[in-house]
Amino acid sequence: MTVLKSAVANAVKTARPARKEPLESAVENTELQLGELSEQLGYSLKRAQLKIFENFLRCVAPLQLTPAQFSVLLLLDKNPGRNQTEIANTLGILRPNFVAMLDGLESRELCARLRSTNDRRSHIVVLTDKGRAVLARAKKLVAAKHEARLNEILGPAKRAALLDMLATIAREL
Amino acid sequence: MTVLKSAVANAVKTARPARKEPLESAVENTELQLGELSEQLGYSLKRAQLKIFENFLRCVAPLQLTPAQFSVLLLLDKNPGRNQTEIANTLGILRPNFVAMLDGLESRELCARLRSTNDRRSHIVVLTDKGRAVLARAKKLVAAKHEARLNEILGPAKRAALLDMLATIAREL
DNA sequence: CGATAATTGTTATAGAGTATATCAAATAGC
DNA sequence: GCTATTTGATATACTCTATAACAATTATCG
Repeated sequence: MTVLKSAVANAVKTARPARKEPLESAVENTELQLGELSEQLGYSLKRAQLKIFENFLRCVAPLQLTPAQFSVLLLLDKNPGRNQTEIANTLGILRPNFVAMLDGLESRELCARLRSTNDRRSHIVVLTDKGRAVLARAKKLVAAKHEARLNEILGPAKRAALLDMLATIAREL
Repeated sequence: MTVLKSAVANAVKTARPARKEPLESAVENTELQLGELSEQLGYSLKRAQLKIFENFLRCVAPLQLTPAQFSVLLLLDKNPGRNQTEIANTLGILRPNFVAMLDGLESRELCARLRSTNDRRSHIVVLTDKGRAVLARAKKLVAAKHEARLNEILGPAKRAALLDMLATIAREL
């Protein structure tokens, strides 16, 4: 492997010393430098998104709702009378994948499929009373714990600016 | 299913009319209202992140590098002499999963594992010359196409503010 | 009106990414 | 020297995303 020759030479010289240094020096040598990586919007977005979803799951743990499920319930509440395809498309979920999602929510009696009277191929997806109640509780948890924490970290103005920028990216890119 | 009684009554009244309306009216009735969903930072983040990754893949398609692979190469370049665990931890990738990632990059001769002289359990992961060349090309594509597009959409000031906020979230949440 | 194309929900399957458990070899700590 | 911990690897499972195909239904067009 000739491609390794210069790599070998470099690695021998720069290999990080074994962990026998004083603690202070070890701290310095432990953290990797992100360098240009921290300027990559995609990377920063991904890391932030993961953190936010983790926080969501923790805050809403009593209700055992994922972000995606919460989104579905919100959308059903705001847009009564819509079929599966419409809900799925709006959320960027593919139709086959939305079936299982809906199965899960329906099995918990949070929503239901009703055969449409206008088009017998499709289902109108409706929130049940239980679903409405769970959604209300979820909204409270999200507002009081999840979004409040983000507001605390960023402040209202920055949070609003962030939302605006993200919407712009999603729309224009 | 008693939970459905009120849901049935509501659905019958509000079911979206079949697609027999004039076109103008149909346009109005097609778009779902996001309502509170658009105020959810997590949702907006996820949608933006997906868009950005799609754009990245398109811009860097000639080099067939995923965002994660690009991140690895950047980190290897910036932090010579580090082992697998360190690289993986920094990127939030679990050790077992990093093995396959590295297999892929190594099979393309973009990097190599060198058994460490300080600790024979571990590999120092090094960029090859080929890897360095591919990284340079990727950086150019990313700068000229991917990040430039984002800069175009947001402007430099907003882009910088966005990066800052995302870093804050990732650090504090 | 009939034939064809398109749509809706579903099933099956595959791929990518993430998480956990386990292991052998090596190292660290006492 | 013994035990605990670490490193990379393997195996496996789960979650999310994507594609193909199908039956039933609806839309379109001549």
